[in-house]
Amino acid sequence: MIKDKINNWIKESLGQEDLALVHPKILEHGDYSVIVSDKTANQDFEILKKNKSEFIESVDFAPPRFINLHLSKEFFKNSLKEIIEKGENFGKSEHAKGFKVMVEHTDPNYFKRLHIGHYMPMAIGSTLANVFRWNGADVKEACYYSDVGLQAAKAVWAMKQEIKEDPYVYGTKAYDTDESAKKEIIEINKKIYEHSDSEVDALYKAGSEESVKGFNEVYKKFGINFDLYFYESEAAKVGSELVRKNIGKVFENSDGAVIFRAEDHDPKLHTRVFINSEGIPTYEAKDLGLAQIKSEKYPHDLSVVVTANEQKDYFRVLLAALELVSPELHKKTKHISHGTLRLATGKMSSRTGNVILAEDLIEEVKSRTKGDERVAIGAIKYMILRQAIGNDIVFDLEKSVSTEGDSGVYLQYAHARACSVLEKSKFSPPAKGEMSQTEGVR
RNA sequence: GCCGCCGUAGUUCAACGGAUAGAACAGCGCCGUCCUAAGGCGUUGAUGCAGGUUCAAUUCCUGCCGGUGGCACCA
Repeated sequence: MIKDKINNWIKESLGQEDLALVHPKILEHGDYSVIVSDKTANQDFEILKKNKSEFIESVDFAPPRFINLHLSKEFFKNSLKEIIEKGENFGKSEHAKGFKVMVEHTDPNYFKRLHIGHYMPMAIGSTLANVFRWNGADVKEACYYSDVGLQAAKAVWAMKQEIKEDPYVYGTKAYDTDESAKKEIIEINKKIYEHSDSEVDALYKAGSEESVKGFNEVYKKFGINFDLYFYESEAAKVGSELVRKNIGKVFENSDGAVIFRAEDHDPKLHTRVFINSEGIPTYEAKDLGLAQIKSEKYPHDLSVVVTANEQKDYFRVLLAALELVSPELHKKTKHISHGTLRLATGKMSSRTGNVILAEDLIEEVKSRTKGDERVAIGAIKYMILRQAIGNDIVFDLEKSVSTEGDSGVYLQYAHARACSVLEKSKFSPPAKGEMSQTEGVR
């Protein structure tokens, strides 16, 4: 990178470390500016001016402490040459070669449909993975499925009734309003865990397969490819053992549950239950187990978990526990959280409950972009990726599909138009080493 | 109550502690019409409040105000 070169050049010339090297906002101020001490500014400027390196065109001094560097034309010429030669590979690097990374994201629940909120981890997680890949790392994208739990029981219960609507939504409604249904659902939940009822097992199997099929359709449309899948049911076993092994050391018994008092290690954290008073591992224990399973399935240098902001504090506690249980795993684990996606104009058709389904948003955007799905997907991804990942996003349907302004549609269209202009100009990229002939081409 | 995150033009977003806080859309003014579906140029306009640290603060620290998320058996 040119910045490293400049830094080295400054370090060698001036013998000073850690001088701020910034990119001026104003073009006339040069391509880079070094900020030096006002006491040595004059002599630093003279030294840099004398020691000019081959990639520096000129050096000027903006008192009291800015020394502005203008890069040479040769540098820009070489950059252009590199861009044309490398084509789509421009910008790739090898500096993370051999580095093994796992990026876990999206993590839907069986029996629940993907909704628009899932686009956040999908876009952010897969992009993060792409950035690692682009830098040469060996990357696995992982998805952690919640395959068992009350949501499964609600859906299975509903599947036993003959209904047309979404079983999970129907089951949830019944669970909240109908006492006898609630009892039955709890009963079914047990049966799912114990595999004690063949009818329940069959419905569970059919329903979960249907679920996964639905997930895969959305992943495919959105360009997501998972390499590894993990399941809450497997994490539960490993997690329970891990927690029980560390009772007394990390965890303690309290009111029949096994808890972790994180505030003893960091006053800003709080206590959380890892195994509840019925002996069932909670999400916390499962995540602990998951960390171990991950490292066994794919020994890695870094494990990134992408979740929503609301799990931030939860993860701080979890990571504090992981640090005590397994310092090595803790060092490799990083939690990244994203904001919520909501629609600016809340009106949109929704087939299920009060959430907007993932595929419905694609259809809605598609209907506004002349029916081209690639354009629609690009519009959605761009709306998410254009801003800071921790912040909430107001998804404005109109703006997202606008051919003006900061939108994916605008970018794709501008690119198409640029290609078209090139085509009509009969311009063809020069062969290697012929850059000089293209100078002056607008 | 405690902990975290957020607060920047009318709106949606930018800005490794650095120079004159950038864009986009909307607005206003002038000019124009056929390069896939965007017309061009110009222009108005912002750091929630009060302190502090620093040569330099949107950025770091303290307090306040406003919004939001989390705080034992849910995931």
